Amino acid sequence: MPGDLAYDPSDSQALARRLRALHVRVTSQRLLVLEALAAHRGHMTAEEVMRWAAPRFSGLNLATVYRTLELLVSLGLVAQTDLGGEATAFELVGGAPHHHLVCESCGAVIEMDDSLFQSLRSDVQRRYGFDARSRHIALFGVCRDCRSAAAASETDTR
Amino acid sequence: MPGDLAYDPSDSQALARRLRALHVRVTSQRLLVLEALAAHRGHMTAEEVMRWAAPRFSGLNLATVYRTLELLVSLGLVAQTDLGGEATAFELVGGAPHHHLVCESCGAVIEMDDSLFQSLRSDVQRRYGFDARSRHIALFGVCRDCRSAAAASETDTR
DNA sequence: GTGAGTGCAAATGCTTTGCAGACGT
DNA sequence: ACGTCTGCAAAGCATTTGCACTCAC
Repeated sequence: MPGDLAYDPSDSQALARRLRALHVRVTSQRLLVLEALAAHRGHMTAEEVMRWAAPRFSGLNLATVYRTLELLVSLGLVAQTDLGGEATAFELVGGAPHHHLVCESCGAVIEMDDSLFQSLRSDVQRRYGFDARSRHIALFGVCRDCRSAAAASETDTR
Repeated sequence: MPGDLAYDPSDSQALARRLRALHVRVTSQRLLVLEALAAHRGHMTAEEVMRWAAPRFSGLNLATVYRTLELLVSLGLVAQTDLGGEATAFELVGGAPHHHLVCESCGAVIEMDDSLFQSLRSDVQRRYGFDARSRHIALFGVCRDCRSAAAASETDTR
């Protein structure tokens, strides 16, 4: 229901098969990173993956997490996005393509359907001959909740 | 002709007046950073500002450049954008509002008119109640030149 | 004169890398 | 067995910060 991956991301058997199909070695560290991303559903920093995985595999190293994420990104299994925070965000590829709306006030991250982005993409193509890759994009601004909160407090203080 | 600032950015007298109007102290370091951005016309990293300014003011410090850029951003005189490189890009505010198309192949940065972005902005507003601020945005992809170059070489090698 | 601004150097936080040993194939 | 992957520790890089001194006001 939640996604429509070609494999079940919480099934390590399936993950292993998936990796093998891509001609890379299957290690417990790699499976663990994938499971972390699957469990957390949504974006995670390398540090967060580490915190989730470490209790399940003592000895796991942050450098390995970084190397693994880099590998998974190059394999196309994981998407990498800069959400404006200090650390880079990673998330499992699959489900509907989307981008991110980042609230500068509360930090919330809203998933924006990729369809909204299509017309800008074709405009940019037509006008500049520029082919915008569907790499995840982040727009910064203020979310609905923070806007109404701000409006309310403005009324109060006045 | 090139821009339509309310002041001439290459005239340090005007820059000084501008700063004073905003109630901040006028120092040669601040003027120099502004002049650097004005001279370079377009985006610069802190390091680039430093390289431009250092010969003109020995003793200038990179930390000061960072502090100054941060101040200018908070005053609204300078815009800050993450163009995907390692360092953050800064540019003088003024002229037509725009965003950036960054070619992942050759590194070129094309300025995209803000008008193209308006419909996405209103869609996002309508659909998610999210108010996308006009903070500069970067889209990543492949520029026209690199696309045709790629197409050409593909024909060659085949 | 006074507090904000600056230079200097050290610290920070994320990320990468060199190397020796461990492990998947 | 082979070559890749990992852990460890140290380095790298952009950016920030503490502190004493300086300068714009």
